[in-house]
Amino acid sequence: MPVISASKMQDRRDSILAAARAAFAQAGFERTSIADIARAAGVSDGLVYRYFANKRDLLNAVLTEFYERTMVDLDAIAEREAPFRTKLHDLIHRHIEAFVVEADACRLFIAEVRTAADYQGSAIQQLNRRYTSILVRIIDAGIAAGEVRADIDKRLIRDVIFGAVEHRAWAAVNGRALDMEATSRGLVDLLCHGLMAPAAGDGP
Amino acid sequence: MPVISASKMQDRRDSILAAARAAFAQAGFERTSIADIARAAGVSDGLVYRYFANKRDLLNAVLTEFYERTMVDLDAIAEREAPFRTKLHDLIHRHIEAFVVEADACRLFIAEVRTAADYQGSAIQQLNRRYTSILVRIIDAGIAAGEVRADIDKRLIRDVIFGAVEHRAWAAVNGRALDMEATSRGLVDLLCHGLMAPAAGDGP
DNA sequence: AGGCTTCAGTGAATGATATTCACTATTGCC
DNA sequence: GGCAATAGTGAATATCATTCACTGAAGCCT
Repeated sequence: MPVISASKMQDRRDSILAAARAAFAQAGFERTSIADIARAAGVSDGLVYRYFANKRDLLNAVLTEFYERTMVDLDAIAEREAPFRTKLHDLIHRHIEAFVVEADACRLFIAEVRTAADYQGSAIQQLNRRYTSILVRIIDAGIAAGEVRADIDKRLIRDVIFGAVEHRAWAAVNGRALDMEATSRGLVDLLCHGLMAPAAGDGP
Repeated sequence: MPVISASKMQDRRDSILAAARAAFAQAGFERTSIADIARAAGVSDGLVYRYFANKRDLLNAVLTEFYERTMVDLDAIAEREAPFRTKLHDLIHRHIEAFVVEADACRLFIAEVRTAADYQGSAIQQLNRRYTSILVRIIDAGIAAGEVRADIDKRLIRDVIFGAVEHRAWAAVNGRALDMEATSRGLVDLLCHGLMAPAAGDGP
């Protein structure tokens, strides 16, 4: 026999979550206190703990929302019928876009969540796995179509792409400009053709 | 007129630093208290603040030591007379080795320092710049020798290599096995030749 | 209607712990 | 032997995350 309806409880949860998202984005995780979040949501400190296990769980909830939103787009890119190179480009481009458009969420994930002691095996790590596995699907399709060398290490490609974008996009997260199109094109070109000068006699 | 000699002060500083390094490595930054470090070094809490401005400054000092130690090797690799591909491989290999051998320092840098609000423009960032610029020297030499395409984006290469190794080596930092040689070879090969299947008619 | 049970909601108390600061001890110099 | 100067101390302070004993409103039963 709940004292208030399920939808009222959902509203409460949503308003606490929204307050947390705004506060974390504005001041970062460490420098946001539960008291700040509770005040912004118009509730008492204690109530936050009825809806979320602890401060970190609140952060996880903020990021879960972000992941699920972004993955919809990546899935659409992977499922489309298109050449490998196009799909690779579009996935990279959309991934970079996430860093630019949702810089706060990306910063929180990189700085606070991924390095946490309990990240390994967590629900957020599962989401991250699903996110990065979309790229592996694209590579598999490329190999199946004969566009991609069959002997490449798919996990290495994955680490190269996500690692490179993360390094490059950290500038954007910190407020500097980033040319999304130049970066995604450059990365696709480098990956596809490598950086060696053509030996004499190569090419048409 | 110092009360104790400069070398005694250096010893004090060293013993606090050593205690901090051990404690941070064992328990991480957050879960190490100044009281822990002071106890391990055999001094009072307050004395730590005479030698280091604050807890974060202590962490920076631990990592500065690490950087200066590791950069000696990378510099030696870059200065050697050798083909581009050899130098690239050796730099990557030594960089991965740092993640394996000094996993604690790498974890601290990635989790606590690089994402800190005051990292941009800090002395540690200067060190990181010097570290990554060693790779750029190698690329420049490769271009000068005609081994590397002159039209590549050097900063992109840098982000690809350090980003990829970081992603890949995070497993090692968290205690899982990592084949250093396979990883460095695989990355060099991918970078040099790309991942596209040779079109019909390519090759000898 | 009136009493009863169950939770949502509260906010003061608790426990850690970084940092400060008023004080003490020691050293080298005159 | 006395006196600067400063190394060294550790209790006090401030700031949170988290807990928990309590309050009050909503539905249920008689």
